[in-house]
Amino acid sequence: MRVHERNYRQYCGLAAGLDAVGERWTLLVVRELLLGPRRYNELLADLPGIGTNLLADRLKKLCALGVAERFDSGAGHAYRLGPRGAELRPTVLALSKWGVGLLGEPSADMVTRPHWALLAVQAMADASVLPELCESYEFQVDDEIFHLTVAGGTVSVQRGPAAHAVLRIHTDATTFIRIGAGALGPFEALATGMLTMSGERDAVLRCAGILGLRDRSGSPEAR
Amino acid sequence: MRVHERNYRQYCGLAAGLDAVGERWTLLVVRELLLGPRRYNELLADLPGIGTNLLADRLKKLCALGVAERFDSGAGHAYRLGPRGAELRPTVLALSKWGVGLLGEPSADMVTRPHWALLAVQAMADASVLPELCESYEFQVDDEIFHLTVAGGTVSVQRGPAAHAVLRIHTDATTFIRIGAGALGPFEALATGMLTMSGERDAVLRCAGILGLRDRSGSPEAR
DNA sequence: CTGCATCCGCCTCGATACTG
DNA sequence: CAGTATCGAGGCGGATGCAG
Repeated sequence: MRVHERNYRQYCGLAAGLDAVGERWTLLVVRELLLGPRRYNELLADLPGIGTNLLADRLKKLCALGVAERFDSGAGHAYRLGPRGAELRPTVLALSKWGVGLLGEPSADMVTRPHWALLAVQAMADASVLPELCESYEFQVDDEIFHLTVAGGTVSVQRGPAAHAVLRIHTDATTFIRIGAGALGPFEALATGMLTMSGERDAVLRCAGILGLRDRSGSPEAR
Repeated sequence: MRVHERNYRQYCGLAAGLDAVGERWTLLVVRELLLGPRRYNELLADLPGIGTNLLADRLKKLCALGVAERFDSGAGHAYRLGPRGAELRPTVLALSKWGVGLLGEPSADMVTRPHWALLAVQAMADASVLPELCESYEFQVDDEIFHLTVAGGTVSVQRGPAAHAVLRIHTDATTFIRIGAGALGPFEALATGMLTMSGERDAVLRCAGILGLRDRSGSPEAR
């Protein structure tokens, strides 16, 4: 393991935060754990290119910080978010929301995981635009099912199907992120069949409003 | 310059954000620019250890992304935040707020800058705890003067003196961050003279409330 | 078979020297 | 003042090996 850890030596919250989770891959590990417990090999599979020693080092440091913690899970053990890890959610969501604007069209060598859409929805959703609204939308992205509930100007996103969804949306992970990235308009995706839905017709407008989505009027901006 | 930029190759907002500003020193450069325009040598002075080539590389990349931009400033040129840079403020504040909890007592080899306190206040301030409040507080941290204005459940932090402050606070940068880090109670700092203030006596309680500060009742936790 | 540790080549980083 | 050039050290990425 490292003997002389590299740190900024600045008495500042941001520098301390970066010393803790600013190294390469670290926040991506946190992202995975934000979406539920994960085994070591599952993390390896969803973080292609990380290298086994790096993942072990990062997990060790995250556990030492209280961001993550190891626990027994039947066969072997797994990792889940620790107390300090949950408090990283606003940071991860803020950077996700900012970074999605930099995504153009996906290139062939990029990987996508359906559960990342769960994070994307949390980052995009803002219920304050429709404070009076109170309803649920269900998403199926590849084989991942989750739902978004709006109530009293706040949103919550959870895994699994919704009890009473006014709208059910079905698409694949790449299409989903493309819409979030603005590379594809939501109604264009609907028209071309890349996205299908069932439920109340009007609800799609409210759902798009909550997610801050608008169809692009001009030409698609590839990069 | 680098030829083969290292990136995560994930179609995900967080990964894209980290590809852009996740490298070492980058977010600290953004922090400096969030507090106003800076010259190259000023950045070097406030980021000890960065190395001249690294700073040049980071600035070049930030300019290419639209996070920063170069402009003429009388004598020579300087750097300021670009359009994409302002949108990074929530991310920087979120990580600052999280990271400040990891700061213990300052060690001898750590540097502190008074203008970092400006960021710390923005990260800590939450006016929703006192939605009816409408007043200003002025801070002088070393030679840096700024003020916090609360109105209608929102806060704004700006450089310079306040027009009508109900409270004026004077301290040094290290003490200020120690209080934010929880290593020193605000009223303890006041009692020991490390922090002085003038204005309405009651306002200090409201100000501490806005900043989420509470005196520690137990023993100081050094690390 | 999962969960790492070790080893090695390469690229980023950090420091210094140097130039417009 | 504002960077560029250079070079050693170390973090990173990939392959392999080994223990529970």
